[in-house]
Amino acid sequence: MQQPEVPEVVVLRLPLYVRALTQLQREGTSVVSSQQLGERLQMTPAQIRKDLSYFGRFGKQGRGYSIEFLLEELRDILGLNGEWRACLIGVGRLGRAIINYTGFAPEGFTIVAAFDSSDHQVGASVGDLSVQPMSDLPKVVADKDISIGIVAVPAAEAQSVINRLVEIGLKGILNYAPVAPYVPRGVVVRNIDPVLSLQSMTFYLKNG
Amino acid sequence: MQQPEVPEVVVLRLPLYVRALTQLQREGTSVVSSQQLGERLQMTPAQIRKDLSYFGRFGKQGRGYSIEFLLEELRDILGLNGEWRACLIGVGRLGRAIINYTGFAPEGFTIVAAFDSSDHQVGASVGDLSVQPMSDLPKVVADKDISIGIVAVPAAEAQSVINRLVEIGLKGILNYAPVAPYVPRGVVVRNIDPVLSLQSMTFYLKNG
DNA sequence: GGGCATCTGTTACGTAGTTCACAATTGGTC
DNA sequence: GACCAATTGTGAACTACGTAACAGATGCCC
Repeated sequence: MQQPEVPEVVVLRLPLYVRALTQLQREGTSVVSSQQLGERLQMTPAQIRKDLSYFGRFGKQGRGYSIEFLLEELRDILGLNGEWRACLIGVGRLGRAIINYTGFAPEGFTIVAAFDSSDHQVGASVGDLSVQPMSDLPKVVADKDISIGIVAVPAAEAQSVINRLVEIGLKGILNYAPVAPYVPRGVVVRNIDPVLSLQSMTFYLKNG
Repeated sequence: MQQPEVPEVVVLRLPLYVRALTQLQREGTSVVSSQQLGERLQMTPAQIRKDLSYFGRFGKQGRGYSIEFLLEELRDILGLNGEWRACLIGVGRLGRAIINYTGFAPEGFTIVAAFDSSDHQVGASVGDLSVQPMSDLPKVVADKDISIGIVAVPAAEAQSVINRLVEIGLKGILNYAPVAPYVPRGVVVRNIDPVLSLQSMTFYLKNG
């Protein structure tokens, strides 16, 4: 199901809708208008309707959106109904924190293997995983049906680790290293970089 | 020094320039063209020149940019030459990982206090900080000249903690909780939300 | 079951962001 | 010191994104 030309900004907003709708659902609401949803998310109703219209017609005029139905559709569009398996590279302090982070599993993202290039870490237990050597990567990725690589290595090693992941065929990379990695077309990278966030924040703290 | 109307996307890119330039400098380069910098960062030279032109004229025609000079200017524009002090709210697993994260200090961001609402955590040692009760927040923020609040509490508590931080006068918030918080105009929030990143990534993994 | 208030989906419009293209300037070369 | 290759800074052209506005549904009310 290939969507024609959905702007990336729109895709970035869909998970926000999923989250807001999930919360509304937990609050016991079953129908919501673009107006109401917009108030929650600090966006205009028009934007929400426009975003959704890239994917189909999910609402009822005069009523709004059935939360249950819209949620199901959005989760389907984003591919959130299955489980996504990821491997982690780098089990230093940051890597260990990522493995122990409890926010992934409830959303269907599971870290099923951990790797490190240092002999010194290989064999160690982190969470309920045993750290494996980088040489095992291709086999484990294939065997365990892993599709996402999570990178938590030092900046200096990040690009070469990412190259490795791409080579093996992973198409999704969540990068915690403070670098702007290069990847070929067709590979999706998301960078988690609190320092960059702070460095742009200070511009506004200093001025306005 | 109030800049007139710099688009936010431009401000978000400046730290990337700082980082790339710093790296070039460490590699021993002293002059760079927008072309070369663009290759590193996967952007067009025109965009880099345009971005910089919002703040002044930093290059020499026929030569390019002096890295040392441009870095100094950018760091000044972003306010990165001083030290920024932050407090952390929430010392669960995530909060502890943030305190122990070694990436902040070298960039001039220091966490100088940690708070938690649970009596059970107050008094505990985390890194070299002692966890304080929320009631101490106003006094500590004032005394220690804290200007950034880092939020690492559960989703359900995030908005009220953020309200509290705003009330006290903090103008910058780095939010790790999986919520889209509301803040009044004049307060800058940056959200760190790996789950959202993954949820938009899967759209592309699922489709083309 | 007709009238009304509501709210969607979409087209048309406006704004913001990006790229182009070129005049102006620099430093190197002979 | 005149010419040449390189590269900036910037207005103008283009593209992408966001907002407005409205026709067309929908369900409620009496």
